[in-house]
Amino acid sequence: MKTLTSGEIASYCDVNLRTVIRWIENGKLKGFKLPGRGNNRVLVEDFIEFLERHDMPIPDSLKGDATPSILIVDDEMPVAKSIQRVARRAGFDSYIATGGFQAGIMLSQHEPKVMTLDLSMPGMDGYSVIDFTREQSKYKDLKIVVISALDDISLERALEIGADASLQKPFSNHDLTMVLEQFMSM
Amino acid sequence: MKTLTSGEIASYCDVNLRTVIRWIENGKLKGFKLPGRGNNRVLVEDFIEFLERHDMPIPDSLKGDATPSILIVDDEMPVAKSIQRVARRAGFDSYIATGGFQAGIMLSQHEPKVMTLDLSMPGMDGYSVIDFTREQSKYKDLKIVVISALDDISLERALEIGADASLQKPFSNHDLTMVLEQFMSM
DNA sequence: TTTAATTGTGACATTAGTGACACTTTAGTT
DNA sequence: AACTAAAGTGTCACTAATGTCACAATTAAA
Repeated sequence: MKTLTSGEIASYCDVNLRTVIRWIENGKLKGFKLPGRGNNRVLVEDFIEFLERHDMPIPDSLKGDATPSILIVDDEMPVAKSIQRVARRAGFDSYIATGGFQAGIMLSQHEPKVMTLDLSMPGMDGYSVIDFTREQSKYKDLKIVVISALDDISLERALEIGADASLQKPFSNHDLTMVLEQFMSM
Repeated sequence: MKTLTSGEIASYCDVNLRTVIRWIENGKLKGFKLPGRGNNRVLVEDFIEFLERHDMPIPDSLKGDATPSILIVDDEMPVAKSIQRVARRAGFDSYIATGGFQAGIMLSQHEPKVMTLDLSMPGMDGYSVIDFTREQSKYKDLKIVVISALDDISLERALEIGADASLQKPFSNHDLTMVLEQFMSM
């Protein structure tokens, strides 16, 4: 039940915030008010219905909500494939990146909901990946699942700097499934 | 998803607002209407397509939705900075990425016109970066300038798999300027 | 907590859509 | 050349939607 603020709708429609509020007041756009000062919220589905009703283009970022995906970052293809199998069995779409550069591009292009990250990829500092991602407000909702053969201390450090979960290699399919299902349903 | 009003298009085309509205009504120019009184909005991409279809000049302010930029990929910050200085002196905006992951994200986000790439970054295979980039039609116009301390053979191999130019470290500011100016003006 | 960013509001300034009509251009006809 | 018709475009006044601005209240972030 995701909602949008009046400001977000304003920027989606490339229209002034004032105008969005007037749309809602007129009943042209269905929404509701928060108890506080009456800030407006609109259900994504109502907004999409509104856009369709007026033949307005629907932003990709809203369409994408339909099929949230997982980005698997691991340089060892067999491992990546096995993660992908688990993901598929749980009903999720996924993409594999075997290098940092690919991972960056795919993250930006597919905007996945979850990224699994091998901390110990040769020549790539997993920590700095987490760091850099967390700095970007664009990816504040991205869930990062660290998967690594490193010790507990390393995994904990990853959690400290912004990872959302960690799994030690070798991981059980069950644990991975649990984590994925939890994050993908948020 | 930037849009234009009928008035903005009118002034771009140096035409009366009335006429723009008629274009939209006739279907000559694709657009949509706001819910209120039916004010017209046109996606920038649709407008550009319209201009091209009629061999009309495209205003600079619409071309790249920003000034074309350069992405500098180098793990050594001093080197990166010195490249950036050269770029700035030649009048170009630039961004620095010190890792593959950052490079991928920045490439995707900023869509630079030129990317300078250090081939010998630790733990990152420059060749696979070139390879992967060239596979994506999205970046077919991106110019890749390889900068490396490696030997001639390595540089030639980079050119073979898709780089557009190469410079051996240490490079002269003059040579770099020449290359950047050439590619940025294309 | 403190601080920064977002949001709602009212009054007012701008801009856009509409219809009717005049003007210009073009093409075809005599 | 001269005339005509048709199609496209510009003009004008009017109305309504949208944008702007400053300010206060709220919410989110640090």
